[in-house]
Amino acid sequence: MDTLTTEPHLRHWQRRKQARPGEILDAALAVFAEKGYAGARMEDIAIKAGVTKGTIYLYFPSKEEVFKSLAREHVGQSLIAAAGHAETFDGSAFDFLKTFYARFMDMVLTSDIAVLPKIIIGESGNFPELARFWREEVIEKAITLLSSVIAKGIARGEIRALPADYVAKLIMAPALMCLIWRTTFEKTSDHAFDYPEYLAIHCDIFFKGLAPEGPKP
Amino acid sequence: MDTLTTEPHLRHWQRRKQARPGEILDAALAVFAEKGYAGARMEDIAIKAGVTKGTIYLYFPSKEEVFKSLAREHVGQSLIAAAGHAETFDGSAFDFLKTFYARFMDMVLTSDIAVLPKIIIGESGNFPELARFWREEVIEKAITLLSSVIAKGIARGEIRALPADYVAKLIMAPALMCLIWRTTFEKTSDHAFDYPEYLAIHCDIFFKGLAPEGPKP
Amino acid sequence: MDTLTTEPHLRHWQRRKQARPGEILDAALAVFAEKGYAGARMEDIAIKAGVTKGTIYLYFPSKEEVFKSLAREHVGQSLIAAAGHAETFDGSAFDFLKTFYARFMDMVLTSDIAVLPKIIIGESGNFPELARFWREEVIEKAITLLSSVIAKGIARGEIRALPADYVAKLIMAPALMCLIWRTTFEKTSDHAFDYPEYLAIHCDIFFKGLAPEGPKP
Amino acid sequence: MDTLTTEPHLRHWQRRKQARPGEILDAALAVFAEKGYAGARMEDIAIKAGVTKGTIYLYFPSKEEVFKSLAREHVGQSLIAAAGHAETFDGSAFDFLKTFYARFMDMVLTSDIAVLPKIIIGESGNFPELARFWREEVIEKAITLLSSVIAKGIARGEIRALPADYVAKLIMAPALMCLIWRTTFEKTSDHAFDYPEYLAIHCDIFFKGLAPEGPKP
DNA sequence: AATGAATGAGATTTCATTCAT
DNA sequence: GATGAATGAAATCTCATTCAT
Repeated sequence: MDTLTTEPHLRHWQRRKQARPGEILDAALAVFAEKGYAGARMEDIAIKAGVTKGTIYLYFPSKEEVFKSLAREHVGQSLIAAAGHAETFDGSAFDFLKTFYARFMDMVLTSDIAVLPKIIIGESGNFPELARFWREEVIEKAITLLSSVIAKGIARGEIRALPADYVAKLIMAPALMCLIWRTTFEKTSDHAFDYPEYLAIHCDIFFKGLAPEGPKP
Repeated sequence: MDTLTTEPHLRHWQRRKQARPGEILDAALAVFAEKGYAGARMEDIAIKAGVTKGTIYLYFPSKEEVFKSLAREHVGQSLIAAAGHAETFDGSAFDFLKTFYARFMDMVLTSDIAVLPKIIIGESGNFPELARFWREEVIEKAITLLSSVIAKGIARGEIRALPADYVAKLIMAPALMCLIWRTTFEKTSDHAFDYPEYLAIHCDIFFKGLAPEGPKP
Repeated sequence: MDTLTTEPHLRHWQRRKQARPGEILDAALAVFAEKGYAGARMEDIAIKAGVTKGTIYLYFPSKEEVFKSLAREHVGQSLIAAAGHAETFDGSAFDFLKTFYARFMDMVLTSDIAVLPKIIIGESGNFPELARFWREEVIEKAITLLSSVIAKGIARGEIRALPADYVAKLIMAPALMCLIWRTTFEKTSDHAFDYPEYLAIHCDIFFKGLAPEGPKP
Repeated sequence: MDTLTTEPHLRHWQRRKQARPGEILDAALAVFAEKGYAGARMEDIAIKAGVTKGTIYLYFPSKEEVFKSLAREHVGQSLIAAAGHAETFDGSAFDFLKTFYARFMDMVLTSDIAVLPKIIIGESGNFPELARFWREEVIEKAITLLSSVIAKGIARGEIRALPADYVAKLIMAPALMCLIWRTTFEKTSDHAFDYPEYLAIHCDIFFKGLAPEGPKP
């Protein structure tokens, strides 16, 4: 019946068409993660995406652009997303930081996005614009966000008076280490790195170190 | 007779021959640093070393081996060297850590070695053995060293009772961030990152956070 | 429905795809014949096949494999084919041998296959597996076939009692000489080698020499 | 002194020829035998000769010339030498042939010269002059020699009236097969080829086949 | 005469990209 | 829109040859 009403070019593959770029990017992310930028072959990406090489070029003009799209694509959802509620949050600075940290680490430890910074690190020489983009759009924004929270904490007397931006970068450093450990060394290592434990200790030490001289009774 | 007493004077090209591998590795380090592993052409390395492509193959059997030699070469002098005096040191744990940290950061901030970890991060998918080697020979050794110092500090009551290895990894995290910043983002950034200031604040917060519960009134 | 009945018509380039390996092998045979294995450049083969270098690698993983395919490819049709009717033949041994010989020589003298053994001879040091393959699949089989015919001839009293396998190898020796002459010396020589005459004399002498002692007075 | 009297065209290659270490040619023969012409590296030859690459170029202007010298060098001693006593021999043709054959096969089976024809076969496409040289200087001369002996045999009634040159080539064919077997297939084969037996059978059959029609009673 | 470090042309192979179907 | 055969530029690596010592 509906075979008769066939609308010549319908739904099924149109949905695919819309989905295609996403599928390709997902595949690309996985392949870049495994082989690095140069080592990733367009054919690998195509196979993983279930299409052929030529198809990729319908959606992206070049390998480089695939890579860049990838980096841009994931920015929207990444860190920033993790911290979307900053303005409206009004608990203590430490509470906010802990929540933010937990969300961020969740992303680092479970999603494939974690490989992106790794690739950008590896390819920064070849794609300086990308490093710049990432720094400006991701890092700087995250730091700005955290800085404002920290500044608020300082104003409230929860935190010692220290340069907020450096404090923000310090708080993120162990997260970066986890990211690199997971994407670079984890698979060569036999005894597990207990990330939550590591980060809990970090918060313990760090927050304590941030507290004002507690001269209280 | 005088053939016997003839001093085995090195002819000038013999001196060169001995120097060549080092010259090539220096050139390779620079080129790898700029282009990454895959982006580095043997010809670039050759030109930078002042020789031709073929010459490199007199000393190294392949590009991969040039890279591996580089990684192995610099390990001996690197971190470990920076900490050679651990056993004999008998000041406070904090003093040792500060010294070690300063030396390490000096290396990170002034020498080209800093690009090596960066490349290893970028290429870990293609050279897992190298990631393993680096973890075992560099990271693990450094962590072990720091752990023992920290454990001593705990024993003496200078430091709170915490898992020493995690504390060691936490203390190194900002150093890693500096390394990555310098090799990846610095040149895309216009306002300077004040590394010493950053690290000073790190030590300030971190050491404070490690101190035992405030000696009550 | 009609999607199911749609004839899977080959598009023209699909037909080419199927033809390509054969075209490439033909070209390779010609180039190897002219230059030998090492002297043959992949580009030469490509040009002769009407494609570019890269195309060859769509069908064969390496130059070595092109060569091996060539050797394997032609074995099925070659000598063995020439003797397919051995089991059913029931004339005299001499008749069979003459027919076999004629077919074999026809191949040697008219087709390009003749260059294959020549190349295998030249490259046996570099491709021992290939020499082994050729010996087992071609030579040994041909000899076995001839031996059985000769043995039958001996049993029937047509041929003197002699080791059949050596007799088989002896009968092929002048054929080998023709093959080598044609592929190696013919073009440097100005006066023709009359192969059929040569082989006729061979059969004349050889068969006479094989006959049993003259049947008494 | 005589430097002043320098004779401008004093055949520098003649001086070389005098000084030329046969060691280099011996080494070259061995290496060419193992690897073929293209596969043989000048360095391999040098090492085998106990000198360095550069030294070879003091005696030979190029690899090609090493190869050609080799081919020329060994001609003097080869087949021709084996048959030097042809003119003065006055036994039966069969006796001479047997002796010649035995000497020739001895050379084929024991000396390294046997690899030369093999190489020439493999490289005839690249060195047609060499194939020509070998044909003219070795093959043709040997055939001429044998032909004259056979013609004498025919004249004496020992041998049937047949074209002497073809008979000569026929008698050499199994020798060629032995040469090729030894240099190409022997090492890939597990069960031995009994060359003397093979050749004895050859002579048995062949000489019988050459004999005039049995002078019946 | 001999050395051996250095050269550089040239070969194989890879792979991003194109385009006819 | 999708395909996949074909392309060709570029990279790695080899090795005959040169030349300062």
